[in-house]
Amino acid sequence: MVQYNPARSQAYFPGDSPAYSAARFDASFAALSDATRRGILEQLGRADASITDLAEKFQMTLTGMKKHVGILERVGLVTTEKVGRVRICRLGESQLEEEAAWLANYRQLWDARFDELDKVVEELKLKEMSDGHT
Amino acid sequence: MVQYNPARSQAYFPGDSPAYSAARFDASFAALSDATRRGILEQLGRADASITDLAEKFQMTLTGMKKHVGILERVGLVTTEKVGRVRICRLGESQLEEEAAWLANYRQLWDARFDELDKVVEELKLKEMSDGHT
DNA sequence: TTTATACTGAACCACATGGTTCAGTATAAT
DNA sequence: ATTATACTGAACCATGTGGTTCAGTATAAA
Repeated sequence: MVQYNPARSQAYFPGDSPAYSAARFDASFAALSDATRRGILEQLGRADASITDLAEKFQMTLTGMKKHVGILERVGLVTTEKVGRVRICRLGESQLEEEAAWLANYRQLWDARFDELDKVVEELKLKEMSDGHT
Repeated sequence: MVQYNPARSQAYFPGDSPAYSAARFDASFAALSDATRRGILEQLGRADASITDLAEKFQMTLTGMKKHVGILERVGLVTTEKVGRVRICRLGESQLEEEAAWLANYRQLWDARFDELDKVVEELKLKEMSDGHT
């Protein structure tokens, strides 16, 4: 979905390093936006699994599961290896570091924003005290 | 998208509290999976804005922007208030705490999983030393 | 009172998504 | 050599998504 090109030299979020690509975030947040896929990650956190294993666990056709694994694989959350006729799925190298960093950054920004609002409210209160009810 | 009901009493992720609803995560990760929407959050972190402001900044119709704001609003990332004929958008109450917690939890799980693998490799190395090349 | 502004909702569009079935291919087991 | 297993790919389907236009409504400005 990429787009968002607001003709600013600045990046997609305050503090963004060049490594933060919008497309990457689009894809990894989208990958996480499905409960089945989050479940697959959980499962692979416990033990490696074949497509068949996963398809059974999540009550889905092999083809359907293969697609989910493909999506997770494309964003690096899962890696697979074909051994004989079975494809082994394991957790991939992505620890979601940048996504976690983005979230942390957002929460910081959120705090800053609301501290600022608090200050304004504070000032209004002071003003009111000195103005009105003397 | 809800679904994922693998007939287990356990929740959607190890350590999930009842507060973690799959639907909620589906929606908030999906909301974050669009670069424009992440940009809107950034913008509102700097200052409140009207639909018109945002639509201009992101070169989009009012209707289009309204939809994005609606999506962010539904997951609590944005709140809006209509003042006269303009709708003011601000950051909402969601600081993405649970989403951040999920990510942190995943990374922990990931670490545990790979520590375990390291141990296996370690054992194999020891075994090989005592077995083969004596 | 007229006119401009700011939004809103319905309807449409192309394309993505999450799933399926069906027809294969490759590998393992008998 | 035959049969069963495990996947794979193409094609289809219903629904969702990100965007648009068009036709309003409500409010503010002149």
